[in-house]
Amino acid sequence: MTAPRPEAASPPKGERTRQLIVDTALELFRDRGYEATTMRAIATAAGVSVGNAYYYFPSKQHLVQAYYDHSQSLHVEAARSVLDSEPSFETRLRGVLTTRIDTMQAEKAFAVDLFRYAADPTSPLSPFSAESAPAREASMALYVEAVTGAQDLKIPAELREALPELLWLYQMGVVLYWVHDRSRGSKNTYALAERTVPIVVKLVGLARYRLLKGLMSDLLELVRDLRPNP
Amino acid sequence: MTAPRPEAASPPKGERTRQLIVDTALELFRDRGYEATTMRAIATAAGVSVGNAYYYFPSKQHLVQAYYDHSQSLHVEAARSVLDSEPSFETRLRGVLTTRIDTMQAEKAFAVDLFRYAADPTSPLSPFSAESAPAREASMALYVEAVTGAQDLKIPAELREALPELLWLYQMGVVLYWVHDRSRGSKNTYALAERTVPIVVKLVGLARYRLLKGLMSDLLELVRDLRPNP
DNA sequence: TGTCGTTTCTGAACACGTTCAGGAAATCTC
DNA sequence: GAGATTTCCTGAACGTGTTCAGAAACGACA
Repeated sequence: MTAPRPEAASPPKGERTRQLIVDTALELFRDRGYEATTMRAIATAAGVSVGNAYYYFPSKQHLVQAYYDHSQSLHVEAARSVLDSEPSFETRLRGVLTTRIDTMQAEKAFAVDLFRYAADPTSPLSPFSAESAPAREASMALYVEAVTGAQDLKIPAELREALPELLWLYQMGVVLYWVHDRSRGSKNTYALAERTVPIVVKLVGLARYRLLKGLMSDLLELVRDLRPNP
Repeated sequence: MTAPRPEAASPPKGERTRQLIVDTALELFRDRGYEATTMRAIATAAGVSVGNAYYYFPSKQHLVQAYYDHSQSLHVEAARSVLDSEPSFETRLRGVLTTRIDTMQAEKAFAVDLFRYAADPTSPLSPFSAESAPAREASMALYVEAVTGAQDLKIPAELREALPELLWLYQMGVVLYWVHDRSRGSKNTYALAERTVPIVVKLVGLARYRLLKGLMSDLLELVRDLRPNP
């Protein structure tokens, strides 16, 4: 009899188990929601013990970091086509924003379920936490690109520099609305995006006029001073 | 033998027990934090059974609604002196906003602990939930008063009508920052309030000029259309 | 092959929020 | 007052996320 042997060139045992657990977990999460999926159910479905899941993941919450990363990469991919082809700032901004909603809308129940943890300032899942700095940077990078690649954007240098972060915050606001939005297909959120984007673009365009220039400078100085760091 | 009788003119039995439970709970919450306080500990400290606590309160979360109300009334009281004496819109707005921070700052650890539930859209503690409609109305009422009592506010009628709600949302943003603010005594949040209030006031003042009038109308129409109701 | 050390895995046990069948006490009705 | 009804209260039990003492599998070296 030949001894049972691992597949040729397969990843090490531990890594396979880890993947098995996280894949099973995400499948159940999507199927039944986060709360309704128990650690025991995940372990059973994956054919391992609960303790084994905790050997690889410190908590149930840590299991969803994988979903975060997945969702984030979906957004990057969806926004890519817009950013690669559209020259107008307004179109680019609308594109990045609506694709963000698109990619989350597909699994809204799950995302909303998760939101409670994202909103907890002490949770590693908070978008402001140190742990999610990579995801945050990646998300902001889309707005950096939306700004730098826009060919019709004539704005002061200091605004140009701060704009991506402000737009990212704007996105956070829209997502916050989306989480509470119970309208069919979240159509209210789409309407919010469609209708605030032109306002934002106009406001940005007006920033160089005397009437608003002072206000804008104050605002930018404020953002610089009150970043979460200190 | 005379039968045991209730105190003269005392509240009905049920109401007394209810108060006993909620008072005990708040004391323990403040002492040990929300998470660390168990329902069993509350029941034991109050000298009742766990089931009894659940007879009066559907969940542990509902027990903190009392804290909400208390904090809210503290805010109303603190803002009262400003609203009763100050005629300038900017001073009134600053007063309402900073007293909101003041009253929460006293028990920041507890408030932050609670915030995770407040941020959960499905929780009764969410400021947007039906259960907290009374607290929300009371909170907004302060901004209604800040606007209607201001003697130096010359703005279009449609803005005047929507302004309190917008200012309330503005307050929510400041509170969101406060929750994440780790600076000593939350001084960054106070700085945020001090420095954004003049910007907001100026922006409101500019709303009647042609350059911004169109933008403002769009924005107000948007708010009317996308209220959480439908 | 046999023994040691590490990695991987097990499942009973813990404390938690919550539920519920039913008992005790108060209140009402006649 | 006696019985009926409503209000108030009990504590064991359930399912949850998480922990932990130890068992099993594996790899390296003799």
